[in-house]
Amino acid sequence: MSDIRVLVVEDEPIASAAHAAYVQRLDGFSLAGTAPDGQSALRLLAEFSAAGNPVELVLLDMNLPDLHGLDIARRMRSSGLFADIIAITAVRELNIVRSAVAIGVVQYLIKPFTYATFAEKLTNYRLFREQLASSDDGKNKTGASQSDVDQAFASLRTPSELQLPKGLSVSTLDAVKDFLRKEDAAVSASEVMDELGMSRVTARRYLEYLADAGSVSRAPRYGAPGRPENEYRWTRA
Amino acid sequence: MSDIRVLVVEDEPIASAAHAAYVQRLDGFSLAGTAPDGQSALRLLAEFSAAGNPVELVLLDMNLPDLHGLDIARRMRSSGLFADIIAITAVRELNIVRSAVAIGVVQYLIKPFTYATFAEKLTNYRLFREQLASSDDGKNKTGASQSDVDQAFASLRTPSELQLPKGLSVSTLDAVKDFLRKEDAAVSASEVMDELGMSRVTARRYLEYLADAGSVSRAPRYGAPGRPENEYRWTRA
DNA sequence: ACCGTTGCGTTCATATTGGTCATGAAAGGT
DNA sequence: ACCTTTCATGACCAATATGAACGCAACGGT
Repeated sequence: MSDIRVLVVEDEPIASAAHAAYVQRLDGFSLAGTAPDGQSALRLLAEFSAAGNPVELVLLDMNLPDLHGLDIARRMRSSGLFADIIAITAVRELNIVRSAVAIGVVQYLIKPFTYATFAEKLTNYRLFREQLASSDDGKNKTGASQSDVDQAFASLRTPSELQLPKGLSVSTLDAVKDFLRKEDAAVSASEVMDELGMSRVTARRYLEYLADAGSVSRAPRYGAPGRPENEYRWTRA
Repeated sequence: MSDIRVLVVEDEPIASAAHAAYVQRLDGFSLAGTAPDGQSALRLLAEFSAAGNPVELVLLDMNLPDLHGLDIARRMRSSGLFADIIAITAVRELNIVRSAVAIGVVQYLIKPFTYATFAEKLTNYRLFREQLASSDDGKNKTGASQSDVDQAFASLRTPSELQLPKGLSVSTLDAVKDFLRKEDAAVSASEVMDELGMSRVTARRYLEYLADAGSVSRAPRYGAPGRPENEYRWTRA
């Protein structure tokens, strides 16, 4: 799959350069350009679109000298530019989140943010696109089902793998992830317990977390007597 | 908090009435009206908006006689109508999901769906609104943080578990439902057993549940020796 | 018409696992 | 050194698919 073309819209030069660098540093994305204000952003978007090389994602700062981010989004939609938008905003103006969602903002970044947070949001977006593409173009001629769409939307949601929930540790999580990646087939909690020497409760907790985060898929294993055993399979590239 | 005003846009009278009934049955929502095509939908939205009583959520069918759902959404945005949209579509046109997201579709429902699915999506939307309102208006003068926004987005996009009778599991039910939707012809319990690898008893239990819930029809299949076999067919619109 | 045959519907006990709680050990801060 | 916080564990109860056993309804040959 080719890279997702990104336009960075940000008036402050230092922040703009930082965002641009972030994009180039991230796999699966390529920088289409940068714009310091709303007018030039709209012009650039229109030019790329006319050249048959449209921008697919806009990192849009809400505070710009000439236009507010919401206005830019509105004008984009009015003129038939349907690039997805990740909004970047300062802490105070949270009351515009709802309007932003209605215009098609897919993610929301609050300044100041770290590279890790940035990478998480963009990666979620990429996973969303990939899941949609695979359930659509794939061999599944019968069409995708509600659960497929739900799962795609779920990967757009943040699996805060940066900030682990209480009770989980990084090293244990890495061990479980490594084991899952190594195994091609689906594994059960008991198998993880045996292989890694941890308790079943612990193994299950980490597997469950990974399932919620979207990194692994979870399905019951039928055929044997007893309560069905969940089996987990690594899905994330 | 007052109810969320909903407009139902759907050309088929039976489906329209069903969706309207669903809305009225659901806590926290009230029906603002119904529209059978795109033109009247846009007119109604404009009228409500002018009367200072705007619609906040639109249940928008994608297949309408005059305009495609995406066009309606686009015109809404162009004319300054920023109601949120839950898209309703048939299985085939999944390729428009991405465009839909860009115009601000917050949820996606695939026909045919059950009331439970419908209620889940709308409830998620309501939770999203409430979380946003509480973290904004609340005492938290320092403003909301990234995690607040993340949490709100999460409740919009996380499939919430709906209540099932004891003895049934969500994933198994999903598997059976997906299989039934994929098969156009009526299927027997034995066929479900073979295809999904579960036992005959289990398959039958889930099929019976779906039949009781009204999602599938049940009829005996004659012609072969032995006790007649029930066959199940997906019917829910 | 009758009756054996056939295969599914139905019920129940059983086998395992999922989930939760409180406990214990280790790590980190004061 | 003491207290607080964090994470893994063991033991418990609840949940859920399975298999076997029995009953039932239509078919088909006599």
